[in-house]
Amino acid sequence: MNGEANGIELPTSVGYLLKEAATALRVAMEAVLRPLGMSVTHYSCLELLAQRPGLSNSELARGAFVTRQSMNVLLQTLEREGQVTRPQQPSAGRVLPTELTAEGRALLAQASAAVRGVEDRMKAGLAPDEQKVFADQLRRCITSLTEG
Amino acid sequence: MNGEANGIELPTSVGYLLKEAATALRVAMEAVLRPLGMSVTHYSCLELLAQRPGLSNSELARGAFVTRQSMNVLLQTLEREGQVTRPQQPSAGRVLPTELTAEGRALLAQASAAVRGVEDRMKAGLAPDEQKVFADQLRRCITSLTEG
DNA sequence: CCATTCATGTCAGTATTCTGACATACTGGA
DNA sequence: TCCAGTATGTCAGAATACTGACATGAATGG
Repeated sequence: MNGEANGIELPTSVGYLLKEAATALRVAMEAVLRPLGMSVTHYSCLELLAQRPGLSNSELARGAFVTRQSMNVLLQTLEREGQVTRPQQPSAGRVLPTELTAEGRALLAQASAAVRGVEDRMKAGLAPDEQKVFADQLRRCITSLTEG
Repeated sequence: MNGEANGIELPTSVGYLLKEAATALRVAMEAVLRPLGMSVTHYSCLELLAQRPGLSNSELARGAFVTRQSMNVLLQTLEREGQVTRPQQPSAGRVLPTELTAEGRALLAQASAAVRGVEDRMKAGLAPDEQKVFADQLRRCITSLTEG
């Protein structure tokens, strides 16, 4: 206990709780993805490609919340391992549209199931209608932080 | 970049939104802390020490969601710069209780004000009673993820 | 038409964090 | 008492992500 009136009570601040929840989610995802030899960014990349085939390196980077340089390193590895394919030459501009291979899809299927389990566990304490409210509140937080 | 009206929905899972919100918060905090020469972990460390003077390196690491090795590196820097103090010898066990200096407190005061502005902006779209619900839902998510 | 601006892919170097390892110190039970 | 288990601080190396920079291509506006 102290009388620091100007400080922020960390354990009860929404920002701290948000970081704590995101960290817990990341740790839980790493735990289930490690047996598959995948990182969270690796999984995010494959999941994004499954939903939106042909995404560019930069678009994947934004979707996975890393820099395009980091995503580029990952894509080179995944291409070498045969999980994704990129054309040797850009068809238009500098963009190299990326797509999943059959092997990539197979790996993703395992990872998706594992991650779905984590997400279900996370949402276990939220009633179905609460989940909608929760998602909506998260979106509003994102909007408020991004618009300025 | 091509338009976003492709008909393909952006990821809408709660887990993805949680990561997106946490990333937006981190970016916003980095933006306001950079002019003060502080990182988010640096700020978290000082804020924790203000609320709970005498925390050990390991306890600070857990509170800031980094490893104790990373926190140790930070504490050595902060001690050299005069923002925190640690006894040369442990009084009991191996624990070295850390405390803020006057300089550390002054820096924290500026940082707290800046971070409070970010948090207020994030919560701007949430009604006061919604904020309580939101925090409670975050706590339930943390509990569900941590108990497994 | 050309210049400016922006976005992309990529290379290089830097910075930060993590994992592994070790010695030390407390704790709880046999 | 002794011992296994746990926790701490710290050193060293590895992994990861970032910032800076450059050339190229597209889009925009004068």
